[in-house]
Formats: sequence, structure tokens, C-alpha cells
Amino acid sequence: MATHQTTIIDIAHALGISKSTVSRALTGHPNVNEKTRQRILDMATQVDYQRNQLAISLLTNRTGTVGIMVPEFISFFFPKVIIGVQEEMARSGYNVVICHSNESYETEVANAKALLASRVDGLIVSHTKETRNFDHFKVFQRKGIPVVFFNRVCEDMNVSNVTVDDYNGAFRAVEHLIQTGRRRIAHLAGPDTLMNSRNRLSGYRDALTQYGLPVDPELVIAYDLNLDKANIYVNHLLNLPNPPDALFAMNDPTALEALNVAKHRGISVPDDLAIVGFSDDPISSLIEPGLTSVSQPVGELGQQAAQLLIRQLEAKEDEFQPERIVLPTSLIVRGSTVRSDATILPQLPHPRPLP
Amino acid sequence: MATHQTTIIDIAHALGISKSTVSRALTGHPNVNEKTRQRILDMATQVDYQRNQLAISLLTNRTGTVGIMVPEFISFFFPKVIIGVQEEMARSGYNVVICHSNESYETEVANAKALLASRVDGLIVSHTKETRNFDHFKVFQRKGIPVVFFNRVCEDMNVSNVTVDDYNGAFRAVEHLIQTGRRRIAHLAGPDTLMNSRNRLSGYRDALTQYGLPVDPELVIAYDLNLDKANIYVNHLLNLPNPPDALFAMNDPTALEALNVAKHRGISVPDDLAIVGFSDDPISSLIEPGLTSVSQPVGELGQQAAQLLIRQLEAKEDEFQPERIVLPTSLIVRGSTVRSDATILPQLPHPRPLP
DNA sequence: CTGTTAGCGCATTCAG
DNA sequence: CTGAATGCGCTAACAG
Repeated sequence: MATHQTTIIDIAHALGISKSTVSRALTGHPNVNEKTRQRILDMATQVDYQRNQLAISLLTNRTGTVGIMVPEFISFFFPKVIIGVQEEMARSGYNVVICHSNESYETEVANAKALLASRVDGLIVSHTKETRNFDHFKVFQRKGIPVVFFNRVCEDMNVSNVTVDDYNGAFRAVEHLIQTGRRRIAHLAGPDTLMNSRNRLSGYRDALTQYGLPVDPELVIAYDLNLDKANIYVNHLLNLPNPPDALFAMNDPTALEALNVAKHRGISVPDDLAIVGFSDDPISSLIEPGLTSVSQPVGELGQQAAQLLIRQLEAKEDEFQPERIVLPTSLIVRGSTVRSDATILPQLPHPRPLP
Repeated sequence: MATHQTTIIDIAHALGISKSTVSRALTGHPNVNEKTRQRILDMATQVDYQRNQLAISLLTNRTGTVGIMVPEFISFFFPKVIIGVQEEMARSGYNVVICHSNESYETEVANAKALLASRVDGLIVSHTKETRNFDHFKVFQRKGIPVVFFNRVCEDMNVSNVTVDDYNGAFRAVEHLIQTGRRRIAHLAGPDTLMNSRNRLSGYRDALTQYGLPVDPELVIAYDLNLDKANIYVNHLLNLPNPPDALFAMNDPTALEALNVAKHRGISVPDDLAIVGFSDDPISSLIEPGLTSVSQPVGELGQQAAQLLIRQLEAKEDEFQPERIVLPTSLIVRGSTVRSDATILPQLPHPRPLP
């Protein structure tokens, strides 16, 4: 189906001039006669001339394109990050190609190769839950192509990244549950391949400890975030001889599943079971009862990641230092943890991971 | 920041052979000595060689990449379509670059130019609600680059497209409302720039007419799908001297807004106001009451669009005929229109637009 | 089996 | 101000 695309040579021939002049006119070079320039521009429009970015990129060794790779984009989180990235990159004249690893390590590796082959100038990435080996990203580093991680970051690569304060968010969530009277607080965690999953787990543990509550291993389940299985774990927790009176879930979709299970079992939320999620999905404010959730600045996550990348793209090879940005979270309290007449006690100041 | 990437010439030099042989070994050409091939492959791995797709595309005049452009991707609809497209294109060895026009005509035009410049082999697109002029897509046609529309299609371009049966979906939705006893059914429609918006409006009108109900212009509002304003229109309808007893909304987000307004005003759904949406967003089954909605096969929409594009990409220039695929919709009945004890009457057979 | 050559479309020297 | 020449990295004839 491939057809001939008009080139500067076509325009040059049509006008009886050299392709150099056409090139100059098209790129806005000053040294072109005004009349000639106008004739060239007119002709270009007339024949639907469209510059061949492939040729230019090959020549200049820059594509003006960066990649962003995310593990999924059905929930609102990653799409919103992507929009933030695009806004910011567009402002600096970069295009963004979006890749979707679908939580598959294999796909992630394949995508990384494709991005490398298409010579992106940089990469923004949140890795899959299967990813333990980061060689496919280290290649970028070795080749001098900037990489920025966000949300799910790789610790043992010396690159920029932007995350939210997962530890603090989790701590505040659990603290809130304690302050509203819960004593057996379960945690449905993510896989320990994920940095943010580990940090949220630490926040959960430390909050319990600092408030003098035991950490019962029975109440902590790490799962693979496969939503289809969430209800199994929730049911398991509720079937325990000594069931939890609260659940802190790794993310909102998981918390929503829990809410559903509770509803089906006739368990009253928040009276018999309080539930807290993470990310403040728009759904959380629409359902009944509303889901209490740890909110994170999603769009800003993308913007900051983009800014880090741009800074690195525009830095001299040797004068660049990786930066790590941590954005704040905040707890949005809704009906899944408190009835409107409840009172909330003061918080501990500045929780930090125990040494 | 740009650094030198290893090329086949580097490998050739390192091994003291010609770049042609390297090229042959790397592309799997049979005429290469097995030992030489192995040495080349080893060296390639060792130096992180990654083919330069730019050079190959420039040479072959094929990028193996197609673009998909969508107007938004916060709601579940477009992401899910994109996933369907990617699956299908990957199966045929194509990459997909995702573009986001953000419902902005200007951005759409800019994206189209960028895709043209980067020489995509084909394009799958759902246009913005602002788009009235399709010149930026017609350029693709003129250059022999296949274009497939989906969801929001352009009627006056002779290209393939895939849609759902919006007319029928709307008809069945309104029929359902009539059969459950509603007589003043309002329609919060989309802008008339959108094909699907117009078709849903027709289905709404014809259902009323065929069931002998008047079409009251007062009850039909076309709006720009800007969710922030949805509540204004819903309130306007509910404030009418003779307010509606049912609302058929253009899409689920709009219907959810309506549900919210009703809740705030203390209007009972479904008793005083029945509400139906379109697309069956996952949220619709989570909220209380559940939202009755016209479901469409979203993933399949993407797959079919991809298949149409692939068929065209692989067809001979002249033997290709545009195809138009219409996928079925089905009504998912939930609590926003019926209490569980309600009975539903039989439907009219095969509704079709009135001539 | 392997090396040489040409050229994809373009920006950019270097000469006029 | 303009044209001719060069080369980005690669594949595909074309000769050995």
C-alpha cells in the first residue's frame, strides 16, 4: 500500500531550483530570497509536503520523541499521569509515545527494545509487577539515554525518579483507623517486587507499632494485584476466627472489591469493618459509602517526571545528577471509615520509618 | 545528551569484515557462514547493538508503526479500545503509537501532522467533538495511508470505520423506559458534531414516536459533554414546570452526574426519575442504585478497527474497498430504572430509523 | 559465502 | 543568496 511521499526534491524539480534552497526555505533559514521562499512554501502546501522526520532524525541523531511506559491504563491513575507528562513535554517541544506493558515483563522488554530501535531521546517508566531484572532499562543508561522512573521505581539504578510519600500515606491511613477505634487492622498489600508496595507495608507496620498495637502476620496478605482474586483474600480475612475490624488496601480497586464483599456478606461498613484505599480513584467519591483513601497528586506526578527528564535531556553529559522527588499524599476521609458524627483524634507528628 | 549508538559498521570494524555481512547476519539472511554469524551475534550482544529503525524505515519506506488517536482517555472506554487495537496490531507485527487529542481540534491537527512526519503506515482515529473539518485526515488518504475511524466517524470520507449500533442502543434504552411506565423521557444528548450523538438522538426520537409518545423539544438538550456542566442541565430539566420522569443520557459519566443531582435533590431513583446511560462503564455496576446502561463491546471495537486497518495495509493499492462494521449493543438493566420486582414488557422487533 | 555500491530524505558544510 | 557534495545507518542488488 506504500506510496511515494513528496520530498524536497520534488519541490525543487517543480520549481527548477536546488533541494538545498528548498530545505533552507522550509527550515526557516535566513539566507533565502523572499520571493523564492514564498514560491517554495506555496508549492509545499500545494503538494501536501510533509517533512520526513525519519530522515531528519537519522541525520541529527535526535528524534524529539520520548517514550512513556506504563503497566496498565484502565484505572484512572496512569492515564492521568500520561496526560501530565504530555502537557509538560509538549511545552518543551517533545513528542511522547505511549507504551503499555500490560503488567508483562516480556512485553516490557520488547517495548524497551522497540523504543531503543526507534531512538527515543528519553524514557519515563513505571515497571510491571513482574519486573525483577532491569537490564532492559540499564541499556538506556549505558547508551546515555535518560531514564526517569515514577510510581514504581527501581532502586538500584542511579536515575531520577518521582514517587509519592507512600510510607507516610500508609501511616496516616492506619493512624486514622486506630484513632477511630479499630484494633485489628488488616493490610491487603501488593507484591514485594513493587517499591511502593513495600513502603506502604512499612507505613502500616510502623503506625501499628508506634500506637502500641501488635503486628499480626495473619492480617497481612501480599497479593499480585490481580483484581479477580481480591475477593478471595478479603473473604479469607473475614473468615478468620478473630477477624479484622478494619482493612487498609494497597489501592482503591482492591478496596472497592472489599467493600463489595462486605456488602454481600451483610457486614456493615464502617461499623463492623472500616476500609481505606490508596490513590483516591474518582469512583471512591461516587459510591455509597464513600471510600476513605490516600490521595496522591497524580497529574503532578507526570509533570514532575517530565520536568526531570527534560532537565536531563538539556544538561551536559557530565554535569547531571539524578534527582529524587517525593510528592505528598493526603488522607481523604469518607463513609467507609467514619459516620459523619465521628470525632478524629490528633495525629503523631512527622512519621518516619523506624531505623 | 546524545551519544554515539553502536552501528553495524562498528561491529564490522571490530570483526574485520564488511558491514553487509553484519547486516545479513543480523537480519537472518541465509547466506552467511555459521561461524561468522555466531561471532557477529555475540559481538552485537556484547556491545548492546540495537538496530536503528529510523534508517531501516527510511530505506524501506515502511515504519511498521500505526497511530491511534483518541479524544480523551480518562474514562475506561478509549483505553480499552486501545488495548484491543494493540493486541491485534501486535499479532501482525505492528507497533502502535498512541496520540491524545484532548478534545482539541488544534491538537488533533498537530498530532496528525506529527504522525505524517513520522511516517506511520496507517491511522486509527476517533475525532474530537470540535472537529468539523477533516482535511488533516484527508491528507492521509491522498498519500495512500489507510485511515480507519471508530466510535466517532467521519461520514464524508470514503474510509473504513467501525461503530456500534447507536441508533438501536438508544431505541432499546428508551423503549425500556416506556415499558416501565415512563411518559416524559428527557434526553441529555451530545454535540451534533458527533455521528454517534446524532444516531442516539434519532433512536430516542423514533422510540418515542413508534410508541405513540410526543417528542417534546423541551426535554432534549444537546451539550458539549463537558462534565462540569452536566449538573446544570440536569437541574434545568428537573426544574421544568412539567419535569421528566426519566432521563436517557449520552454516556455513563453524564448519567452518573444526573444520579448525583437526583440524590442531592432528594429525588428517588428509579421511582421519581429513571436514568439510563450509554457504554456500561464499570462504575455503573458499583454504585447504588446500579446504573442501567447500553453496553457496547469496547475491546472488540478496537480489534475490529485494527483488523480493518491491517486488511487495508496488506491489500493491493487498487483492490481495496472501504468496509463499515457495526457492532451490536445490549441493554443492561439495573436499579436506576427498575426495582427488582418490576416486570418488563416485550420489545418491538428490529427498530430501524424512520425514512 | 562475502565485499562493494547505491540510495532512502534531509540538513549542512563548502564553494561559488 | 544559491548549488553541489557529504553522510546519518541501513538493506538490497550486484559482483566477485
